[in-house]
Amino acid sequence: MQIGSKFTIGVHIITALDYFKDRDRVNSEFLAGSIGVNPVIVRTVISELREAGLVKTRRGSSGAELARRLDEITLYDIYKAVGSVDEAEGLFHFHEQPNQACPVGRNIHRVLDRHLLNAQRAMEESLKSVTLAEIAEDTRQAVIDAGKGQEKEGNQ
Amino acid sequence: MQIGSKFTIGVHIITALDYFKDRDRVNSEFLAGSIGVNPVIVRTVISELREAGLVKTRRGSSGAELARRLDEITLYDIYKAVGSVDEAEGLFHFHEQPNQACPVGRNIHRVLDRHLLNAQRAMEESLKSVTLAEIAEDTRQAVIDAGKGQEKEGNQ
DNA sequence: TAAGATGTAATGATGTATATTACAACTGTC
DNA sequence: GACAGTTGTAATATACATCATTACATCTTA
Repeated sequence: MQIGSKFTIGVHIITALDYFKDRDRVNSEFLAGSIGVNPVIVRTVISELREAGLVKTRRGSSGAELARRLDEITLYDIYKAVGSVDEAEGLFHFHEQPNQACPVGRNIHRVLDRHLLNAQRAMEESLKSVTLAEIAEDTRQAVIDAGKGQEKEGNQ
Repeated sequence: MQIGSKFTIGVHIITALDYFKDRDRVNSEFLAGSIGVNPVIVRTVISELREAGLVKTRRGSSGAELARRLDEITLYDIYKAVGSVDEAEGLFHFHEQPNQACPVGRNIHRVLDRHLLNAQRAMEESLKSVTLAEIAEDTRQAVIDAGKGQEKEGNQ
């Protein structure tokens, strides 16, 4: 079981929107080329990022732009925006029909839920501690470390 | 996306093995009745718990028994035993083909992985902090709180 | 008005979770 | 030792989620 790739795609999008902000035509086609997925997937994720107030887009008008500063966006914001984990269901899927006539079956759900929620919250708090400013900075540094700063100009 | 129910089924099994340890014939059929799933699912999970050294079983011989004290079993042990999250893949699925010709695509994986691993570890550490002794005690207490201690005798 | 982009619905392919059937291997009892 | 009951496990089917892709209406800019 894994959390779907829409989450890392969302991070990739935000990072690229910042990295390539001085270029024009950073549209879904361009982003899809960088990410390696279908442009429709990119548009879907961007829609979710827009609904969460993280990016701004306009129908017909090419390209998206950031709606917040990178240091005001955390990994958790993106995780939430793309719906990585269903709000109502939670991270852990509980078996659905424990026997209510059994003392264990009747109580295990309630007893366990608190701990499962704590575990999920711990993961989410960790995501909250990382801003996209850090991701963007680390990415720039990685480009510099590879001694290839001039490649900043394109993605082909 | 959710972590599969084999995890909560595993917790249910261990809890029930303790709760009903004085009864005979706590076999996969009995457990399946308490959990509300097919007996084959129970046998599969028990096999994984056995391989992890948490329970003991014998082919042909009815019933399983605990191989460790409950205070020496954590939720994490069960989570690991049933393979809730693939060891190699991790909790977060990364998009698989970021463009290596793009400075963002070439570096985003490495930059992000550290943080994703931290988030997963935070969740797992939380699971490590809870022992099955607590779960068993809370379950017993819940039965008592409902004023139905005498129902401890069965699951039908 | 034309060209190009976004937003989104619809459909299909693929993979994973769970249920179920079937049966060989094994144990304890008569 | 034969038998009844159980475990261990493979094989298959169904349901559901993910991701890819096509299609097209809506919108913007030149």
